[in-house]
Amino acid sequence: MTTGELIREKRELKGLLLRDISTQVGIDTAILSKIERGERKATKEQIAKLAEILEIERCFILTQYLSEKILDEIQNEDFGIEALKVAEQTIKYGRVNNK
Amino acid sequence: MTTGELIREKRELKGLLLRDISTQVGIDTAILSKIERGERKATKEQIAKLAEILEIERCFILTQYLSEKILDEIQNEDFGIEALKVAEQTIKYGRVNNK
DNA sequence: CTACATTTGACAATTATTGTCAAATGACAT
DNA sequence: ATGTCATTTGACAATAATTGTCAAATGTAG
Repeated sequence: MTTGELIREKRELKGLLLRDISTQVGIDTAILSKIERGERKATKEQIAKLAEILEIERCFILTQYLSEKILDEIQNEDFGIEALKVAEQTIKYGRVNNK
Repeated sequence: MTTGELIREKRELKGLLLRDISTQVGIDTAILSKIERGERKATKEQIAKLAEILEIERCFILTQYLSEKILDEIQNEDFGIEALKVAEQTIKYGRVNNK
């Protein structure tokens, strides 16, 4: 479940239109449409507003959203997975034996 | 050991000046200086050239470089570590039970 | 067909990244 | 101390990426 899918699901569950939500968020329906379909990334502020409006757990959607940004960063990178591990180790132990 | 530190170490080991390297890379010494001290991020192309010039393992420096970009992305984020884990799981299993 | 919701794409506005330059600082020999 | 060269700093310009607007196209249901 991507961030966009999550948003769309919640919105439809509430029977709301793109227009209803996009107005509250302060953007054009076009952008929200694109966000829901993953054609564009939302900003952090937009995610925060959407979470509130659609009653989605902040923790959950923000984590999902950030992880997508990370995956985006390493996609098409030869050493993406290695880098991910190094990053994690760096956080865990401050600095790590990357060899 | 950050990417910048690695570059500086290798450069000094070879007894080369900022000017020597920056010319080969095609940038100003100011930028290289900043890159080495972590004040600026290098581009992927610059890293590739530096690896060749300074004889640093591509795999190693690119992994280090990318992991720093990831860490940069999640720094100051409340759910950075969680996101990192979700990202890793997503890669491992395609899509994951993030709950 | 009509009415309305959504999607699409061209483009503008804004923001972030990357680069240049010159002056300031540091290191060190004379 | 002065001179010389390497490095650093900061203001600014150029470029690239992101975010937004708008109107027309497409989809959907009555």
